[in-house]
Amino acid sequence: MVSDTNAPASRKGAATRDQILDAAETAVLAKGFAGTSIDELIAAVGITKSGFFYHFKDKGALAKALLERYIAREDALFDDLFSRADELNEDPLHGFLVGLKMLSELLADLPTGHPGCLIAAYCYQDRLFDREVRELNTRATLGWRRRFRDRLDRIAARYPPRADVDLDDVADMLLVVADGGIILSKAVGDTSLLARQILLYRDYLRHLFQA
Amino acid sequence: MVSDTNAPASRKGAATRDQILDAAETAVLAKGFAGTSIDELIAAVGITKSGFFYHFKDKGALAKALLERYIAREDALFDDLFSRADELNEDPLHGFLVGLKMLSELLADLPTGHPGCLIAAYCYQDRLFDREVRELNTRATLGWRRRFRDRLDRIAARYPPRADVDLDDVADMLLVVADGGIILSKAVGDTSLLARQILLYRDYLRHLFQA
DNA sequence: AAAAAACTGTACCTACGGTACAGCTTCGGA
DNA sequence: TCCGAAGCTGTACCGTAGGTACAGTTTTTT
Repeated sequence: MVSDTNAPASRKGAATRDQILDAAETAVLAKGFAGTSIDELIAAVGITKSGFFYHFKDKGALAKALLERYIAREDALFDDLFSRADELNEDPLHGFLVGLKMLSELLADLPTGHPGCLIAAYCYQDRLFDREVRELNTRATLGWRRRFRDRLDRIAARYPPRADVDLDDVADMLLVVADGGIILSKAVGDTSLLARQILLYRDYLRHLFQA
Repeated sequence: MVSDTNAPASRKGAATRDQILDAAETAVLAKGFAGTSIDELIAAVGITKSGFFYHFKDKGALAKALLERYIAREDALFDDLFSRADELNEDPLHGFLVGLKMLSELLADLPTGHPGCLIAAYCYQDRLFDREVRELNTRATLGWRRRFRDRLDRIAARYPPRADVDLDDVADMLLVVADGGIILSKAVGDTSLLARQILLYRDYLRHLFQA
């Protein structure tokens, strides 16, 4: 039997499972979790309802798997992006600024805009999910705060910032600008808005540490 | 018969209608639109299903009325807040900074945190709504951009900013920080996070125009 | 060839959105 | 004071969706 928390081994069913998750992610970001029917997912993948319940014991297990996969992907993206930026620059401030530039360009290159942040989508529907999923959401967010906070600490050691700003808040602000930028991009139908907002955050960081 | 687009006259039914909208707003922000059942709304208000459909021809009409009311409220809030800030200060930059401080304090005083932004909630479920509702969302957002852009133009006339920042982007950033701040507040369970993010945006504005 | 994995098919249940009306009550205005 | 509109209630019914249960079948892996 396939566990509902971990991906199955390198068997064939993993491909079907991923297809279900792909269809579900797109649908959840467009219609919300409750607005996404199992019937539409199985139609998109080409399996039966029984097939769906073979992979996920209920809709809640799908929600959890979806979020777990999303978090893992974002983590991998951040790992990749900022480690590449670090290689190009040994100065921590310049490294972060380069990483943000790369992030902005990556987002600008998405032709249809960013598909959306599952963390944000789940926050606005959190009463649909159990405690476990909500905690997963919180832990991931706090993990990203720490990730960026660590970089800011390294920067602050070389470029002392003003004392009246909390570096946790500055770290949070990247996530804030990213999530808010996605929403505004969607609201006004401007696919490049998010990338420009990231650059504004980058500009703020420059001011903060180099002024 | 009551129109589904406009509020009824000053009759008694308006109170019931508002109660339905109150219950719906809370529920939609917590569970999403599709996750909110008409049955739970009528149970909360204490009417029957027929009573609900007397006020709204279908669930879509509820969605539209909900958004219209939300937009009107936010507009009124911004009108009130920044006109009061202007009275205290004739300098456009200081007036805006004071308004942002007041906004931050207002948000910090919400004991249970900000209940959520309907614009953001609708963006993440936009395929549930018809063209009309989506356009309403876009128009409101562009209206707020213009509102803040106008203030930034008046500020820029007295305090020339650097040429490489687009003032539409800076205006957008307030909405971005607000919407993103609400999400992060919810994600980490910190009711004061949003207020501090608004202050970071305020800090960025100071840097931008006074550096 | 056997066992485990990956499904299909069928049947059935409840909740929800929605439709269609007929009727009842309350309340403001002529 | 009575009339009509506003503001509901009650009943009955339909289709779709989520979910359960479980037996059977095909496909893969060992």
